[in-house]
Amino acid sequence: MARKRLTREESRAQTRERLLEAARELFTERGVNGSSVEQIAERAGYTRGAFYGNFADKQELVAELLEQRTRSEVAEVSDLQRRAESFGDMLELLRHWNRERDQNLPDWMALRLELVLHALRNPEALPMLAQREKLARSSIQTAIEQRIGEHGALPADPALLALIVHALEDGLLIQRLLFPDEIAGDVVVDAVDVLLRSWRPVASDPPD
Amino acid sequence: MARKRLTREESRAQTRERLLEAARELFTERGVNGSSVEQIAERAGYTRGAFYGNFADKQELVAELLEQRTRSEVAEVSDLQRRAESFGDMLELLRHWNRERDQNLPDWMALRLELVLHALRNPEALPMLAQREKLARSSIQTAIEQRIGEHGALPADPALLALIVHALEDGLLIQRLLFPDEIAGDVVVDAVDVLLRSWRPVASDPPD
DNA sequence: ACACTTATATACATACTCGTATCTGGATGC
DNA sequence: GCATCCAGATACGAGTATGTATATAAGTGT
Repeated sequence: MARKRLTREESRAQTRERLLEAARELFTERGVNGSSVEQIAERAGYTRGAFYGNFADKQELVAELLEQRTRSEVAEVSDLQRRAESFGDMLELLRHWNRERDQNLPDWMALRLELVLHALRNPEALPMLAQREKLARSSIQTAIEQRIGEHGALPADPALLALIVHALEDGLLIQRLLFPDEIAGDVVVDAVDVLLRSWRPVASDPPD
Repeated sequence: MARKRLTREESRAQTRERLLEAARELFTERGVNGSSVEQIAERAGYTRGAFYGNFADKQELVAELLEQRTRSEVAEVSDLQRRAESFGDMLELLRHWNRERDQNLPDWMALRLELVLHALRNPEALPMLAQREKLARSSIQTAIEQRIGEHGALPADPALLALIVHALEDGLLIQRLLFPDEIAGDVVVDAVDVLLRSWRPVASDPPD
């Protein structure tokens, strides 16, 4: 095991990253307000000194966490959108992606809700969150218009339909959190499937 | 202003209620973890002594808050279900009810999310929350089956359809929180309307 | 009106949290 | 190999939170 010797910059970056990771875990377990700076530093394997060397305060770390997460999710959505060629493709990719996330659903969702609440109380963080939502929504809307709308009339404004599909995800995941056994891991995809089918004009059903 | 002289029991109950109300406000504003026992007592117009005389600790108060809220929401859902005679009725009642809640949507929703997170981290509180969800879902399912299903085939298992409608509420409200201007106050009802219309078999459209 | 009960306030001990200021040892450059 | 630098540890002070133990004032029964 030839462990590379880190430069200062690298080492500093590593510390920062470890602190962020520790914060992610703790925020998930105990919430943002329930986690102290000391606990974060300790879980990352440092003391508070390291923390304050890297962040002005907890707020700043939360902001960075939100930014990181937004970035990675925006990337995921873009990727999904880019790779889906057919309508069936999209559902398949979505299913696959959901399966992976389902492994750590409580963690993923708890952190999401924490961040939503944080944004509610710190409006300056709102645009960051909004970015992800808007992209996802518009991406869904495009898909709806292209895959379904072109075959006939939609049952409502495509913007509303997209909003429905997008919002459904949060709602279903919350329900799945509350009833892990009762609700299948694939609900989200199944539900989207049902919706899109029911909106597809009966007229021309392409062979797929 | 003839202020009635309270008996001990009444006075005690009043204190308890005031503490709960203060906690509700503070939890909404700053979260459960962000509110100290002292702040709660102070906002209610007491000191910590009164608090610890009425509750063992904050956890116990949260439990009671959750219970109160569950009770009142279960009552509301039951009421809605009981009063809605026709399908149009239900949408109308729902619209009215949503309008009222929309006045304090951020507060209402923030507290709901706080409680969901609390239940996630304190599984013993989970059944309490689950109660409300189940009732709402089954109530929706009944409505779907009666108002729509009897006229023909549904596009999917009514349980799934009900779950979709129910889950949609949380999801849409979260989106509305994040985009208060962009998303109309009536989204929830509008969305439900769209869904139910799109699921209604085209065959026989009763005059209503 | 008296004793007694109890809801709430006050006082106290303990622990936690934050942010800063200072120290130190290993990395870096000459 | 010596001087410098800086990431992170340690030490500190002020503030805050929790829970308990005790005091007090108001309510209650006789």
